[in-house]
Amino acid sequence: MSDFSEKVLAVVRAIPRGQVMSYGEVAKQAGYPGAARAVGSLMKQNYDDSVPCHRVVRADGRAGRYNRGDANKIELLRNEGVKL
DNA sequence: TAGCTGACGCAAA
DNA sequence: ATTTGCGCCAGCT
Repeated sequence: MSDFSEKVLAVVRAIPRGQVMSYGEVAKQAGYPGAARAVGSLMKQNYDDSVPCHRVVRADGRAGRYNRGDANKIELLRNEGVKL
């Protein structure tokens, strides 16, 4: 695993329930400012449930995509009380 | 090593 | 409010 993924996964894992963070924010917190796209690529390849990748949304507030279906992602966020 | 890709971001039209 | 174009970074071919 790359240093990059370790950091990113750690940050995403730390996102509390009911809260969301943009890809750009995650990248920044991970120590790789500007690597928003790379973060997305990583999430795409990550199937670990211990990483709430559905809490990572776009900077414009929209949900973005999800490996289990975009609609499902929105559902999950709703269950956590995240307003769309 | 060089080029292509994509769960993004943002300014401009 | 929308759509378009360009930049961005890590990963894979």
